[in-house]
Amino acid sequence: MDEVHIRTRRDHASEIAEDYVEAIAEFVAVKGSCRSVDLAECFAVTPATVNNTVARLVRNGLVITAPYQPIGLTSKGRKLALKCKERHEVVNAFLIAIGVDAGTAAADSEGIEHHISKTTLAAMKKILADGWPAISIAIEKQNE
Amino acid sequence: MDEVHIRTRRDHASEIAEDYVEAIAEFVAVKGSCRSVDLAECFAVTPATVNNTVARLVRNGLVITAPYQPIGLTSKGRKLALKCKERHEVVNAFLIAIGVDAGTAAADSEGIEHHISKTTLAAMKKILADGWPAISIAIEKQNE
DNA sequence: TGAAAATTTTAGCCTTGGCTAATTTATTGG
DNA sequence: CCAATAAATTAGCCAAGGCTAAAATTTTCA
Ligand SMILES: [Mn+2]
Ligand SMILES: [Mn+2]
Ligand SMILES: [Mn+2]
Ligand SMILES: [Mn+2]
Repeated sequence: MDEVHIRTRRDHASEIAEDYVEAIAEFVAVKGSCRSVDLAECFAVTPATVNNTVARLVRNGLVITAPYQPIGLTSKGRKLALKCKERHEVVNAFLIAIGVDAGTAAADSEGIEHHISKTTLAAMKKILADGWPAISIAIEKQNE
Repeated sequence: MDEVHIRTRRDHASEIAEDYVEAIAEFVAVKGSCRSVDLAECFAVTPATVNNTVARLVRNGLVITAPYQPIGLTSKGRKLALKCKERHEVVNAFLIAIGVDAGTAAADSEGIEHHISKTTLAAMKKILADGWPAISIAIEKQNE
């Protein structure tokens, strides 16, 4: 039972990093660059908190900064951002597919995304693409 | 966009409390009482960490303790434990229903559970009971 | 251009949730 | 019954992730 909690703690440790690289990539994509204020507004934290966090991401090799300059991603950061964005979108779409309204799906998926294994992500993608498992079985039986 | 992250941070703040009350209720149910060692083993943390955390849960009115005595729940704690256990089980069952293996479902649900809103929980329960939304539509169409 | 506003950084504080090491208290077996 | 073992507590440490307040820098615009 305990490896389960170790997994969950590991997920949490990378959670903020994942949200930051995803947000930075998004700001760069839609408005050309990402500034501290953007992240502060986006996460509803103070600029001081952004500074602390960004410093840690730099230490971890995900982000590049220079004093008073925009915040950019390393190639490692971009790669992580891409993976997280895709996973986030799948989780969000899946929640909507099971009948959750868009606002709730957006809120829930923001937390859920970080705890989705490759296996569960694959299961969600499969259902989004092929429909519910039982349907396939039913169709197979029909085609017998 | 930022209320979403405020929600996620609030979920995290109560996450450990939720896991602890759930575990305490479980130990009481299956072996009559819950001791520090039980929780330390269960969460893969040191006894010192359990002590810290339990002290905070006492401050928050979820847990009762006396020195060198077993750990118990207040009625507030029991109520929370019940709610969390049910939610946890629904999430776990739902993951299995979408084709995830039991081991992965157990691991993923441990983190996911804390980020599931009432709305999403209801959607999962409905599907576990009634099947996938599209099926109902198909059946309705068949019955026309 | 130069003063005001916006942005970024720094310093210092807090809580949570981890840890180790040492001590204290309970439990158990010979 | 008491010594060894087990369990619980205490003390002191750390990093993450929040905050406020103040200082420094950059940008804007009258
Ligand atoms: Mn995300
Ligand atoms: Mn997120
Ligand atoms: Mn989480
Ligand atoms: Mn959990």
